[in-house]
Amino acid sequence: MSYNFREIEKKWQNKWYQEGTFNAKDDFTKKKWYGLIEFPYPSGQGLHVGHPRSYTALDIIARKKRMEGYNVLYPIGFDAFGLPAENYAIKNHIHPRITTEKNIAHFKEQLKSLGFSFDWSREINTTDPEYYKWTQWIFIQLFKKGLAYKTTMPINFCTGCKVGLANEEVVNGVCERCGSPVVQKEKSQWMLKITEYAQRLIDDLDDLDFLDKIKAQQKNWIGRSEGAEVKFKLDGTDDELTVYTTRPDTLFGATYMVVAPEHPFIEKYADRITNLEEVESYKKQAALKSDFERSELNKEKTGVEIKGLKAVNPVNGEKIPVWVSDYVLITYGTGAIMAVPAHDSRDFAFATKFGIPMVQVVKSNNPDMVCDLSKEAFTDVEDGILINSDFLNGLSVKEAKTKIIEFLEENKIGTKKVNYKLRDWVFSRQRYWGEPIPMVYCNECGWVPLPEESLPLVLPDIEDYEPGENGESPLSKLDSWIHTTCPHCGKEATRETDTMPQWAGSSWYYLRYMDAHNKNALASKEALDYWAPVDWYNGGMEHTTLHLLYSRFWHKFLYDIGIVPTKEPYQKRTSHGMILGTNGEKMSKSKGNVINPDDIVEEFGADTFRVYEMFMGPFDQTAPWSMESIRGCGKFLDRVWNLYDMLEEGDTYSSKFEKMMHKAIKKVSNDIEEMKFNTAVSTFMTMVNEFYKEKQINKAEFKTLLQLLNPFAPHMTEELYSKLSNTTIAETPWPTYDETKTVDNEIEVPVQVNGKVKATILVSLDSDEETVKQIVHHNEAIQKQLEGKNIVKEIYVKNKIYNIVVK
RNA sequence: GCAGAUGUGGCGGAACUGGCAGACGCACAGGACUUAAAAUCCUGCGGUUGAAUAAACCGUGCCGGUUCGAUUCCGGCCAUCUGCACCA
Repeated sequence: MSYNFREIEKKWQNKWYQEGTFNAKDDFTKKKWYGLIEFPYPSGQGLHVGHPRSYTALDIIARKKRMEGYNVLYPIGFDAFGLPAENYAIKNHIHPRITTEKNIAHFKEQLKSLGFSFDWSREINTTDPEYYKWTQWIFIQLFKKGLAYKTTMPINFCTGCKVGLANEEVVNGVCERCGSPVVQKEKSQWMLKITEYAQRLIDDLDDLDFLDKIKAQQKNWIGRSEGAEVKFKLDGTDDELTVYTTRPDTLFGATYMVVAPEHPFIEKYADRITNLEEVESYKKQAALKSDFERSELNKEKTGVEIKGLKAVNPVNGEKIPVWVSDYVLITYGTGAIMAVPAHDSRDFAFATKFGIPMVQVVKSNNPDMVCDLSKEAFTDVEDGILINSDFLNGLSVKEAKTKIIEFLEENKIGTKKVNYKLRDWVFSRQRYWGEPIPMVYCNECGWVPLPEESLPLVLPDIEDYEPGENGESPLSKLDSWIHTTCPHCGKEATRETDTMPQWAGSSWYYLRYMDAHNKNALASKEALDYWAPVDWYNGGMEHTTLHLLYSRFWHKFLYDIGIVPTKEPYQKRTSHGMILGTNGEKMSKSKGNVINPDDIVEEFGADTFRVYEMFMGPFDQTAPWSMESIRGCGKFLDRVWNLYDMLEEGDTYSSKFEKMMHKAIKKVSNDIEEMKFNTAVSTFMTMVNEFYKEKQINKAEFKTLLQLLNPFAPHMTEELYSKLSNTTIAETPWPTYDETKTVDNEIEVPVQVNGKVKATILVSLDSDEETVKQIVHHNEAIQKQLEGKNIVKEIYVKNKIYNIVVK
């Protein structure tokens, strides 16, 4: 009887999804397990073979957890706002809602064809007003707490999408999504104060079970540094130029200052600047470049001295020149730096080019290390000793830092300061297909949020999706949208026309799953108390800095205002490796190496697809697709199917296989928890090979095999199990093992002579050294090796190895 | 440039905490079945020397170290991939 996967897979999928077999229960007394995968953006291309890698992995864990008696929540939804649908609308004049609906329908069909045990009753869609009502509600809470503010600042402006982008969305100087060049543009933007949470976002990582590399990446992104803020008097004014430095110890070596082209002092002291024209023209040039271009390494430094302005070094009273250069960014620190060319390589390059003097203030403690300022800056901190620095002379860099900060604080010319690379989150998008920002501007009252009862503020239908003038949102062209009344004073007011970024909806979606249809709250308190936090969240490494950080920030905020019961949204975070094309390169349309999941399911079936994706390599590493290998997985499943014909009666494991069964249960159980799916699959293969080799298998053994294999290949295993039992595997408890039965009584111990294996001997478990020594010395092969040699040493590691060192 | 990851047969990969390197799969070769092919089943399969299922030597990116013993630990290189980009 051959295996008809098309028929059988459909049969079980219909049963599961019609009966809601895998839906989470509302019984809040049971132990719970909440597994989460990153919900997909429903793109027009449909599912990618990369999606099922993550989904299958957590599906396996979810299925196992259910069998272990947990009330499992394994939900799915769609992150459906976003640019592709909008760009498609601009091109084809089809409403993004229509495209999105169509794409979601396609995705659902594809996902269901793979047999994932998602709880479809809780499906969410970020573009559903009933969903984004709460996204808007959260924004209003942020605004009320002062964490959402409007500001005008130079932002990355995508010349293609005509929208402002967060720095995080700029990749290699071009727009992450459309690839157009990004330029700097002044724009009024809604910002979210994620920087207020920077320290907590670092500290709270300690209690989380995130992969170390994920923690490291988050920490690096937040980029905490310790240093000082120092005030330099602007000569002849009452103003001070404040800088941030991580090397306050080198203050005596500061020979000039640099301000960012956008620094307000340029405008403020324009009348003092004698070469204003030159400065202004430099400013203009800099504005054409993105942050990325401006900060590109190995780039020739550019800059202009601001003539007419001098700063005073507060520790020695020296008047030093002020320059403007685009290597200083207005968005980091204070937008101005003190330059110490002798001890900073960027300052060094700049000073060398423009002939600015350098003063060495640190020398190496190591006499062999000579500092040659004609070649490079001396940046070594570890064994540096201060020189030419008055009261700091002779101190180590570390001591000098402490001392100078004390001095600065005593004299009120500076303070100790912690700085973060992390910047506030630019939250406005001049786009149509996003959540409307529920704010109204009133000339009397300023920015006023909509009353919460009036939410959702529904995105209006429009016909023309092109961005407005100067990159404004398409909504800005809709008079009926703009004109409204102030919720506060009732006078005429205008509506915000920007929408939220795609990150908004995905920053809290895991909460909505807990109580997806709640009309009165984003989720009920009971549901939140029971389900939070997410026990296990798996996703791509590409989201570890953006999405993961944003959603941790929102969650912490919701915790602070008493909405959620936990400090953190996700207890555990793992990541999967990318699937590459058969040529080992990233799959992309242009390279023509895209594998379509539908074709794979059609040819091999869902179970084979799932098993292959788990078998192809270590879960967290990239792996190339192979059509030959997937065939091997299909062959394996056929062998499982055909075992049915060999089946003998038996309620308990036969003595021949008992040990193997217990070992396999242990191995597979552990491997699933550790996401070592590839070795779990190889364990199944080894088992099946064993049954074939012995031409024997009984019902007890077969049932266990099916149970263990069920999370990987749920359709075939349920079908086979249904021939043996009235219950389905999903209802059976996960197999257990007896530790004592996983241990061999007799073990093979390799015997080495000078570290090379010359024989293996069979000894009973835990044999003592004397017993083993006797056996070793009676072994012919070993005796031969020892002939005419002196034994220097013998080493026995119990149950592991016996090594003889001879001369 | 910085950070992280990775480097093992023809290929994907396995190896617990330092203890038989190459599990499992693919590809390949041979055999059984078949009129034949496919499918299936069985066997072999790191390299060199060798008639050999005898034996020896080499072998986990490279060089060195620690150790009775290193894919694993340490030091120094090299290569590839990913991320970040003058972060003051």
